[in-house]
Amino acid sequence: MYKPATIKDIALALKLSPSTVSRALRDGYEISTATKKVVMEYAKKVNYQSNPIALSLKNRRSYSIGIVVPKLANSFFSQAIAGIESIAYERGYHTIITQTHDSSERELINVNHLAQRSVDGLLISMSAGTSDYGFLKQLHNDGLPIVFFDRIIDEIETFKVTSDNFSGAYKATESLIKSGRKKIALLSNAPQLSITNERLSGYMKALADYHIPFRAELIRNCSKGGNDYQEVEDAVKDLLATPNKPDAIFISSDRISISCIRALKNLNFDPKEIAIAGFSNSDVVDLLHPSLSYVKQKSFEMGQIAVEMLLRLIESKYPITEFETRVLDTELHLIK
Amino acid sequence: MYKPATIKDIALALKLSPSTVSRALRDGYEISTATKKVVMEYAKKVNYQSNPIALSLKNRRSYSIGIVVPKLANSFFSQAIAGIESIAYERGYHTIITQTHDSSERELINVNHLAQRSVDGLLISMSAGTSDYGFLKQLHNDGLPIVFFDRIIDEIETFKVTSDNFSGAYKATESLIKSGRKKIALLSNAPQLSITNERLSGYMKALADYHIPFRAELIRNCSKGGNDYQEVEDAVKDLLATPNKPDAIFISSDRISISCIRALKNLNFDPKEIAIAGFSNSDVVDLLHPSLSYVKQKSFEMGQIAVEMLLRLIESKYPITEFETRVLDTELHLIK
DNA sequence: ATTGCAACCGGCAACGATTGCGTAGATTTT
DNA sequence: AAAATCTACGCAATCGTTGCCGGTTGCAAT
Repeated sequence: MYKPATIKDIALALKLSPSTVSRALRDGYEISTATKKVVMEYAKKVNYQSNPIALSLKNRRSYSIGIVVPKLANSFFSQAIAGIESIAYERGYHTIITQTHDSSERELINVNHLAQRSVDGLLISMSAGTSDYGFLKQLHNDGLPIVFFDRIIDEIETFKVTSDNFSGAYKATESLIKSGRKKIALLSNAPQLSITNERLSGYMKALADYHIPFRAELIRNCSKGGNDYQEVEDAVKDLLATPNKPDAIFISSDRISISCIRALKNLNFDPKEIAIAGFSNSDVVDLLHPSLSYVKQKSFEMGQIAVEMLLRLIESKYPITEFETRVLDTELHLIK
Repeated sequence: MYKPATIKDIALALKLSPSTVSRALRDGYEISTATKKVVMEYAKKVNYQSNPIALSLKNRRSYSIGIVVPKLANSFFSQAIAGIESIAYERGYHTIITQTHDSSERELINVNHLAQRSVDGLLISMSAGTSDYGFLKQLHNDGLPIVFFDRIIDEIETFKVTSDNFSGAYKATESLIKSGRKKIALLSNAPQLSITNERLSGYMKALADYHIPFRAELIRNCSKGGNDYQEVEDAVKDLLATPNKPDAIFISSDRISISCIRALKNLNFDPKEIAIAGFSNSDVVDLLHPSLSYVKQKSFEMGQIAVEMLLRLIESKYPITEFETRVLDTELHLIK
């Protein structure tokens, strides 16, 4: 059984009381230098480390923050996590990472687990399937600091950070138009998500600005968000079978972009016949074939900003009532 | 301040003692059904959930397991984690995921953090930079259950699971030979890693079996393991500038495979001139260009097996002294 | 009427660390 | 010499939960 040394062990060994040992280790003013020296040395000898569990129980602080994302395999999220960690470690916090696989049940379980493990705060990007935010509202009302990033929600008032999805979608759609395409389809993510609607708006605005009629039959929702390849392939096949079929597709999600490329390849479509542009933070997107222009989000920065907001909430002495929603711009990468 | 209901709160409200409430909630035999009912109902009303921190402190069990991997952005690891979670959740355990970015300092910090947060056990795939295993030996000797996966080490006796890297490398090299290549270079990972050497051996054996002379000047180590693109590009450039230059490259690591493809593209090499094959678990490897044949590891299964081994260690009543090292076979995917 | 025995519930201690308060003994002050 | 001050430490409570021991009923058997 794993059993590290405790303060009691030290106290017993040195014939002191636990209180004295504790104060000596924390360099308390009321302890003689002689005693301090003895305690410090013995502590180092037995490799004493304070038990964070006991401290959490007593102080209701754990110096750890919980991260909840839909999928680690999604580059955007693993990059954002790297950004979070870069700041968190610097400020003395640990991170506990969990993924939901876009399931709201798993999300509920993970969030509760983190809250009860007494993380000091929560960074969360919502799952596609979640429509009931009651559990989050509850925790937030009970005083748990929460910051939303990327997939944010309106229902809870707190700090949030996301991308300028509207302008990202606009730019991508515009690039397709400028390359001479006029029949531009939209392959979209789960409609519950904030980002889905913002990207849809950007797409529609671009069409409108360039006087291209909006055609509802060129819109396809992949409610499983690219986690299910078949759903995407069916959508693509379906799109390309419509009368007056599209000559371009704008894809409003990372995973769906990849699946769409695979579908076009599997269906043996000529890359020249159909142009594609989509959101993606994959680090190999420039090596994919067929290639696509892509909108890249500032994932790392978003993670950094999110955790800074969270630490502001956590470390604030007085309740914060003024919140901010940061919106980061996106980068369009044109291929060809 | 976030403050959920406790047993004491319930006891106070119902004018019972904490012990009674505790037993009622756990359906103890010595509590009347009437009391149980009252307690259960009130508990549900105030949304009581037992405090895992307090339980961890008391029971020295947390029903959570720590995961330490080099990089979440590496598909192999995110897949393995998915495998781990699939079993862990089923068995009532939570997972705490941390990444080291192949830094041994971060590894040390993360492992200690997990050990002290009293995880019940540890699943670890070693960082490229680590050569001193003292901290792990210490924890292992103190009784912390540890299982190694993928990047295993010899220095600690416990359960381990890894891939048949020798045969994977053999098959990949053989495929290059069979496609007519004779001057096959090797782009290799950090030499401290177990998998690096096994893959090197497989490569050499294939050369020997097909009577192709081994040429030391065709071997390049990327000790930063593909985390540094420039290192890989330099190695590739260097390889292709050697006299009697290679007509194929076998790449013995996931991230380096990607970087190598990018390097070949950036250096404008004709894909027909130089064939490549490498280890990769990327889910988009079939869409990459230039394309490569790839060896895929059973990452998900490896995660599942690792966590099953760990749970065996954790839940065993008596110390286990007979250990096993599972070796999973690999799949070769040929691209033409 | 006394004993036995369930059934039912409460008090205390402990897990590890911290902290307000108390105090013994030494030193200084008046 | 008596009182005040200071130094250096111990005691006990706390965080939430549970194991162990004890105690109080009510009821049946003797």
